[in-house]
Amino acid sequence: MKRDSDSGGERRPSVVPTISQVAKASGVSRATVSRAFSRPEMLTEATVRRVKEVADKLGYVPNQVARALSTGRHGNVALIVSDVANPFFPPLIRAAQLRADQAGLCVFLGNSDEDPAREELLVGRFIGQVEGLVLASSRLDEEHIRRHATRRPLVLINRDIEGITRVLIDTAPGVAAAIAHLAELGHRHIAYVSGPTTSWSNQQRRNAVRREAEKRGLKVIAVPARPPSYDTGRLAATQIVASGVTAAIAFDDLVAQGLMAGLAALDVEVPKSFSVVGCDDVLGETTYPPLTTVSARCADAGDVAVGLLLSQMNGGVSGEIRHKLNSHLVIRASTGPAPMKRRGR
Amino acid sequence: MKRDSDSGGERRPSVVPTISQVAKASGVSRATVSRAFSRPEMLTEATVRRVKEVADKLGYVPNQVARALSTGRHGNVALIVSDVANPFFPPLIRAAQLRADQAGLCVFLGNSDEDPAREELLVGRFIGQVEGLVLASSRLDEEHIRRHATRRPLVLINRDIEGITRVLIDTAPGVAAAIAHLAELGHRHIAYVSGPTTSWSNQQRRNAVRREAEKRGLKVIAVPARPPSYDTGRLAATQIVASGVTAAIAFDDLVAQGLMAGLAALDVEVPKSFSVVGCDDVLGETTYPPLTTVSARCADAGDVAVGLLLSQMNGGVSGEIRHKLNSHLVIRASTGPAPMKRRGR
DNA sequence: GCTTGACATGCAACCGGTTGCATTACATTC
DNA sequence: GAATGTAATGCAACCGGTTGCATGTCAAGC
Repeated sequence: MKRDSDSGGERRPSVVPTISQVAKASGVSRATVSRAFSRPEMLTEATVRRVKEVADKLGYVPNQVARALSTGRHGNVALIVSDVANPFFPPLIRAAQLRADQAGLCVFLGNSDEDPAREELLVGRFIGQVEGLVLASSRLDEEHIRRHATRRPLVLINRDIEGITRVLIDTAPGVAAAIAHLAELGHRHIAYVSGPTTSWSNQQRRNAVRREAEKRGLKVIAVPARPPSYDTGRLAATQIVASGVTAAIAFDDLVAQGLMAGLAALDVEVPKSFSVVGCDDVLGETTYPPLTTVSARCADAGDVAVGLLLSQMNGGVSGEIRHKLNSHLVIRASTGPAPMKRRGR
Repeated sequence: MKRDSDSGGERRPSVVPTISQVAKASGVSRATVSRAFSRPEMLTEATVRRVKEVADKLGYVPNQVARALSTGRHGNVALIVSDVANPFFPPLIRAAQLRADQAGLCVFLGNSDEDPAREELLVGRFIGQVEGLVLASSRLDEEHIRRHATRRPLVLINRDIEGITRVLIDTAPGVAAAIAHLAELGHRHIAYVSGPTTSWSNQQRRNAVRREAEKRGLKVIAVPARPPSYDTGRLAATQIVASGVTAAIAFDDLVAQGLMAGLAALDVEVPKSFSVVGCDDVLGETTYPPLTTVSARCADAGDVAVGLLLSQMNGGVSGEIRHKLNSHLVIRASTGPAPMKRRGR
């Protein structure tokens, strides 16, 4: 093998210097150069200074890959999400990155597209070169996840598997508040616009809706919006209006926004003749009308997940961790009193 | 060094098998195992089958890091963006990923937060373990970018540096159409709500606005929204209304959306008494009123950039590449005739 | 039946670092 | 001044693959 002797023939010193070259140039052994970078406290100050000077002049930077091979520490983590383009994820990704960054780690990002096979493929590609992984809204089955967890530290977001560290955005309290809010406004018949069946969040929200509605004597129907998106939310509008309900709670904000667009197209006014509640609070006040939604600080989930991963990587695994993040209802302008004409069927 | 002898003490064969173990178990040399995976055509079909069977049983997967060390091919690329949470980027990231995925590459994602120093740090961390990088909306100065480009194949998005492969979303035609559109509607005095000064896109848009406005005899003022976001857009509303203009073109959709919110708060109706045009078309029809905007298929930029990177990595560098992506105006409902009372000052 | 060549496989060096252990140099103590 | 201890550095093996070259095998060709 012969590498970049001069790939193109224009760059002169384009060859990246190695530890041996620095060693020769500064008259010490390779071990000393290595130590000058990774454990300087073992060396004389003078030696460290001298080596680093030479290294600087040569433009030497320790090769991460070589280092990873011999130490087993790669300095990388992987984050896999189900859909980068869903507004729920960007803030989460950003927060996760920030946290990883502070720890000097690089992050691989994977996009599973809601497809378990694709997710499995990504894990396979990442796992050999990372020290840990975060799976957000994983669509993998439990067995696979458990297997990966034996190979590397692994943290789940919004997936509840016993024995595996996980951070869960607990939207139940927010959803309960939403139901209470709607009940107070006089709604007696509502719809839950549901997301992916394999989604833990969806199951959790759907159950919370059922439970709270029952407690208050409301009737609930479920209408699917799959995969969850603006478009599927919009398309669900017809069915929802036809069902005679006066309010809907959507799986997430995107679906809620789509639903509002669909309602507008059917000349149903929000909140005058229909109320809509979202979930996640990632669209803030940017919808029209501003969306009443269950707020769950999703950025925190990314931050916490990486934090837990770090502590797990550093061996500080103190038993099972199931970190819950709270939620609450934010009332804006997409909910209002139930329309009279519809009341009582 | 002694690794994962049994981290936890529950999993038995949790040690990841190496090429040597597979070699021993299947009675061939390490070289043969290596070839069974990387160059099977050199071996007998029977040998390949046998080796792979054993490997499967043992759960062997070639170690990417070790492979990278000896071949120099890492199978990774890096994508650095200025702000993951800006809706312009997620579709771009998604498309870039998809393309990289098809080529079997893993992608590192970096978030520079609009900060050159941070961006430089990220490049430094990535460059040793990737075969190429894509810098989207880079805030690095030209010198740094050139230096990195000598070390690795590098593709820029929305940054125009001679001699470096770049893909540019050319919003000038769309902006020109927007100005024409506004002029036809009777607007004579408009504002450009500008983004980051170091942004190539911003310079390009600002210039296009100036040029076209001049051509049609419109007056233009510039109002900053920095960094570009919903909030800075909203805050710019007051100043814009006070200036007496009847329409505004915003640096991007997010700023436009914020501006509309700010106008609503001031009881200025869009489009009745004020017209707003966005840029990027990443919010689609999800704003209220649906936003008239300069559409630029930003996802394509990600796809094309990775495509160019791939061909550059494979040595097919055929001179300088400056790939332009077109744009056009999408007229929705945030623009309308100039209000009478304001006409002529 | 021996030469020739093609093909399959093995040997061993190498990629660029890290690290346990040995060695050396130097200061301290008696 | 020799013995002892300690701190700084070097030696060489190792991480887990890849690959140029040598070797071995077998069939075709003369």
